[in-house]
Amino acid sequence: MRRRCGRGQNWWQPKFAGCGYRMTIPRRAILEVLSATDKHLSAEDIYLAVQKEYPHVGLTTVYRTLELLADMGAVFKFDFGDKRARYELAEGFQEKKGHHHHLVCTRCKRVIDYSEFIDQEKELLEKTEKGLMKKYNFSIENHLIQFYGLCNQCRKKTV
Amino acid sequence: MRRRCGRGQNWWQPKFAGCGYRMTIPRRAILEVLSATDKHLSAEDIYLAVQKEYPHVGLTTVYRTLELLADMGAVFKFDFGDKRARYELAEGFQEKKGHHHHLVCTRCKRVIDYSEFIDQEKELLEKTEKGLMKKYNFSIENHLIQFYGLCNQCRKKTV
DNA sequence: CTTGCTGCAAAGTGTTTGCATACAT
DNA sequence: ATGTATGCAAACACTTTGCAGCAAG
Repeated sequence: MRRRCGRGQNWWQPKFAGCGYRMTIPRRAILEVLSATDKHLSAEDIYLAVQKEYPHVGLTTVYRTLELLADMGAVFKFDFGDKRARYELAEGFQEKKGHHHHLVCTRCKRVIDYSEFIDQEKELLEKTEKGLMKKYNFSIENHLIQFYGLCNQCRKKTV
Repeated sequence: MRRRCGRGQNWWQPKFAGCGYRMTIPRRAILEVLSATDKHLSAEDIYLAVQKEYPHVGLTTVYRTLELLADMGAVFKFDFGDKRARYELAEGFQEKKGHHHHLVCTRCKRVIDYSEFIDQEKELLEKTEKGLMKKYNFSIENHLIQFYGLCNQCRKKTV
């Protein structure tokens, strides 16, 4: 018998089992935090959020779980230049956000998600990826696109 | 009288002076190392290279100089996922490499520079940047594009 | 001379690891 | 029952900071 998987509430139970991993309370809690937010949380952010419900869960576990999820391809890990990694659920593992890229303010480190212009980008990216894979025999699995500059607020302060 | 600036041997002397900074032996040494390589050096790589010529130069100075150069826009700082920042001279401050992006192997962390397909990318990027600046009132100064996957060697080992 | 720059040592900080215990399957 | 997952504390590794002396302009 096959269990429901993919979209819907809990893709994670079967996904974990399928990989030989166990579904535990800390892991479920971390996934719930990630699912509930539309922000780019750091490990500590997640730790603090989880603590509210499950005070016994340690920061170490958060790091280990995030690494696991990243390996599974369920979360993306980002570096926005504020010295701590930031995480978000991958598309397909959450409903909140679709495919998007980031606008990073180099001054205040604020991050804006945008998904405009993504369609044209997508087309070009696919072409580029195909070309690169062929030329370098590189199997491309993912890409990162970020723009850097000054956000609205920081621009005003500059004047 | 205006001094030569930009291309040529030493853009840095006048550039530094113009910013109120001083041109010192450690700084010159660091710039020479960066100019001479086509790799993505870490602070320690640079430190070790500088040490060969100037054994008294400290790692701290390397970090401070790199930060200064990054602020000036003369070097770019990258994160390829191996826990240390990597640096390269910006276009316009070196001749070796033109505009390029990176292919990052998620297993061995090898980085390939590519500059194919850049032209079409450029066109799209400009359009995107313009749109984003307008919509978010964000002044875009730079962008980062990286592809992630497995390099030639690591693919073979996977089999 | 003035003020920025440097080296050293020490501190800082996000992240990782060792190990005994707890728990999912 | 078996082997994975956890929490705590300690270790790590890269990077930053304090400070007294040095040197570029």
